[in-house]
Amino acid sequence: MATMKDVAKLAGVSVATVSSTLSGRSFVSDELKQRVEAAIRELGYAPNAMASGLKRGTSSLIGLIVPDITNPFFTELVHCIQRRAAEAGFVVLLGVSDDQVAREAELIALMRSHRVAGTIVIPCGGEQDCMNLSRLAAGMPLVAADNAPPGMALDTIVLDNRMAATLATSHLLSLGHKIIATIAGPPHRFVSHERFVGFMTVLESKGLSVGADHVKRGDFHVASAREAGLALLQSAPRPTAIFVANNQMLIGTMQAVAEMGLSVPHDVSVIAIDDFPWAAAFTPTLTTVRQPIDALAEAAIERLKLRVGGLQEDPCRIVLAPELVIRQSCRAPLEDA
Amino acid sequence: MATMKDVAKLAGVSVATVSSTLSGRSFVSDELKQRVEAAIRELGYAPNAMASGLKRGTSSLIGLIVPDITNPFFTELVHCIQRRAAEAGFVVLLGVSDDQVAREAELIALMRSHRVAGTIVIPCGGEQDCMNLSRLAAGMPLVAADNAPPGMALDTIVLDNRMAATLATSHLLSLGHKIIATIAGPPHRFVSHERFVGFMTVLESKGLSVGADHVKRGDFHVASAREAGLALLQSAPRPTAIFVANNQMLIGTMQAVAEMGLSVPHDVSVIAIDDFPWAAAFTPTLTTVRQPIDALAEAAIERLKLRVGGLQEDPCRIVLAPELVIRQSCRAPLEDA
DNA sequence: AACGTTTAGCTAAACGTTTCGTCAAGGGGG
DNA sequence: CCCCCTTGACGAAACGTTTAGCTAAACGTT
Repeated sequence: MATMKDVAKLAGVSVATVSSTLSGRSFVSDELKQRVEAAIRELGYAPNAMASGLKRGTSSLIGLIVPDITNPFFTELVHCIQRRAAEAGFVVLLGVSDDQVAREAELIALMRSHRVAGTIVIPCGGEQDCMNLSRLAAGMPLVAADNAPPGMALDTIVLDNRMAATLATSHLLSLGHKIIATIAGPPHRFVSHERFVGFMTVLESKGLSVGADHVKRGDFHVASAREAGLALLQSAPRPTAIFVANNQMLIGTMQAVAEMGLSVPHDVSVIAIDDFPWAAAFTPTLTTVRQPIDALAEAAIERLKLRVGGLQEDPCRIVLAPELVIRQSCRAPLEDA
Repeated sequence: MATMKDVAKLAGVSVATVSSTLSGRSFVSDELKQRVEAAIRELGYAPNAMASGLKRGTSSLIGLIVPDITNPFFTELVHCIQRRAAEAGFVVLLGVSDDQVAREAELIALMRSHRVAGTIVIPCGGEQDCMNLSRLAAGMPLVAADNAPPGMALDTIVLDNRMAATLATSHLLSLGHKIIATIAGPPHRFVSHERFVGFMTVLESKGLSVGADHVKRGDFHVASAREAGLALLQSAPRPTAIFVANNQMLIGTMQAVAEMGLSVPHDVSVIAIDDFPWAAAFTPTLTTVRQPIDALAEAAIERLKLRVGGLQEDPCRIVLAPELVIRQSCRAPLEDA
């Protein structure tokens, strides 16, 4: 593959002149500029980003580490981050941690090795694991989004998970539900915990209690929620509404309802956190709490750019407000059958 | 950030020894090996992939260019490719062409600049655009998957689109449908064309014809299919079945059916190419033709590895067989109402 | 004892850029 | 007319690795 030296030789100039022509950092006469450009075209020259990065000590790469790209929430987040990164002139180096803390740590080391300008991570671990992240970053600008507990020595950008749970739960209460169950996420994760606490707090404030039978844990994936849903629907008294901690588990819950020969919202109302593109295409359309994903992406890239620029101030925490999207999957409970 | 030189100094050895220790390419005594490892830990040293890539003339990066990551077919493909790339020791540099040929070309140049070992592209353009790709790659190993017409000077891996359309159409015919409409994809794209031809061929072979009113074009996105679906359902005679060219447009079609106050499969049967994770969660569950996405990913990575390894033989074309997944969205048509 | 061989480690020259300092030529002010 | 400043171009030294080639010590053979 052609190098700058080849271009220089063909154009009859020095490599310094070629470099100046490309970077525009110093003045080159039109005459030479044209000769250089012609040579570049003729040779099909593309500058070597590794050499340039090595010399300049930076790269135009940013790392992006997500637990699982097939979860539509993450898909959308990757989409938004990649778009905004591209607008800012960065290319995204994609890492998938597959929900494994050890893999996440490896990926951070990998990003460091590639001397990315900075990295955005959606942590997959519990609080302790998250607290480790800043140490692993070891100087690389690192911004944590979504599952990031407070107190990390990093810029963090999160949803107001308690408010999201509060919106969902209050909606169910306002429809008249009294027997409400939940399918929560993995207990050690920050987002699960917050959503669960939000849920319980609202109920307690209304003097309602939740039976142990009516609290199930899933792992944020479909299958676990199907099982949890089946168990909930067979418990007595059967809940009239289920608050589900994320979108994937909402699908599992819907499957469970169908398998039991019941229907939403006739027999049971269902609501979840995290909207997704097809929530409006289901029958019934699904009521959810939407996270402002693009705002999350924007804030993450913005903070990262500041840190890449050398900003040294204390870690900041940005908390974004969720929004209730009312569709058809929740309605008033039937009178006691 | 610490360099090899720092490590060498701290360990009291030369940089060559550090390099040997890390790469294992030549013998280092246990004594020194341990001193080096201790120094690495103490300094939090991570090798500079840019420097190493520059010197060795290769990188462990591969480029991946997709039209749109939010389409679940591409999401799954990115997922599988990234997993297999990681297994092979590569990191994925993600580019999104956003269905724009010009952007796709830019991204190929970008990948080239970063001296990726090779690139996998899902072309977003028509036949002419695709034919250009090998020229743009200019020596960089490039493998095209999915929307890749024959005749490209590249390894290509595609679904047997005609067979997919044939499976779907034959299924509708076998259920007794006579008035079948289609929502096809953008005409210039290879996959659209093949799917449309497959559809028409089957019908013609059975002596059936399709009215002009019953052929609509979408752009592979939801909204276009909703409109197309509304138009189809208002045409006379109303089709008893609709063959939809991809999964996103299936969603749009379902919306159209719902808006018309009709129901699937009672009033109209619906089938599409491209399965997706939630096809089984819809009511009714959706009948689709599944592409073997992971096999596509595997073959793409495999070919890419061969080319990266320097394989010079003629371009090869791998065609994968689709599979009909029968669920609930298709059934026999009602007797004439 | 002299000689090759092996071995463990080192020196130094690349890789393809960027950029600092230099230089020659030209122009303007005194 | 001389000097200095500006301008456009260049030479060369980095950046952090890898690796070919070297050195010196240790060893085994005659």
